[in-house]
Amino acid sequence: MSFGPVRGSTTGRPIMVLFDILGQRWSLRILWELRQGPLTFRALRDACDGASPTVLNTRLKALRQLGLVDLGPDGYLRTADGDDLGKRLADLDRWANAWADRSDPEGQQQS
Amino acid sequence: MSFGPVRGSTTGRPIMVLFDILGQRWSLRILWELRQGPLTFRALRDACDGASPTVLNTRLKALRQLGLVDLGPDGYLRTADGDDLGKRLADLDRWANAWADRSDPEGQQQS
DNA sequence: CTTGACGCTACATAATTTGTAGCTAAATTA
DNA sequence: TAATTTAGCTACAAATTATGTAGCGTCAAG
Repeated sequence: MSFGPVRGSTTGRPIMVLFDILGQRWSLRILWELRQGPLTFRALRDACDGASPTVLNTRLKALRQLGLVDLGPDGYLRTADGDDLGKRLADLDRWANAWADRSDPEGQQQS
Repeated sequence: MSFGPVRGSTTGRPIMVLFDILGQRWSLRILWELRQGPLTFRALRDACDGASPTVLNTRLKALRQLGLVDLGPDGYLRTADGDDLGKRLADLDRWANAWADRSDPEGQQQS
């Protein structure tokens, strides 16, 4: 067991650690936006539709502590672990597209 | 394109819809806790370490609208789509365990 | 009837997020 | 060398979101 207990769970199980960080706004998005290489703080901010620097920095700190993101000379980038996790987000992207097609085969909007 | 625009993204791309809902507290957890079959509202509440009924209900509404969760005679359960997505969370669980072992091979705690 | 379990709402308090402004430091340009 | 630009990041009030507790209306069983 590692990382200690987290919000919403007393166990500190790895999946709960992940749910804790990923269940906060912008975490998933940050990992996603770093998929094609490093981005500076400001570029990342722009990529994330102008998320506030406050949260962005808070998330980046957390993601770095968890060893998923690092700050290099060209900006923020995913670590090997972060990249590994990121690949699953790519899968999720493919899944989401198929899901949307299924939910919406003729292009009508859902509320 | 479907589901319309969401928080944090103007495009309404399926992955952004997913990031929007999953990036809110308890969403991932709810999908996770429903992995072994239906749970009543109250059982789900207990499984989620006592998340407030207010958020729980808000999330359940959203997840139902997205066609990921449904309410049946035995309580809340994942739809076929929700189950499909849930399988990826099971992958994530396996990944998270390996990740924790890597980050923490001798059992020391991280902050 | 009363009891208990169900889904769910109300509402005040607390925590999180936003948006904007601006700081310090290092590199670049004039 | 002085001015400008770009970098990461902080401050802080306003707005949004979550928490915790109480309890409502419905229904089925005892």
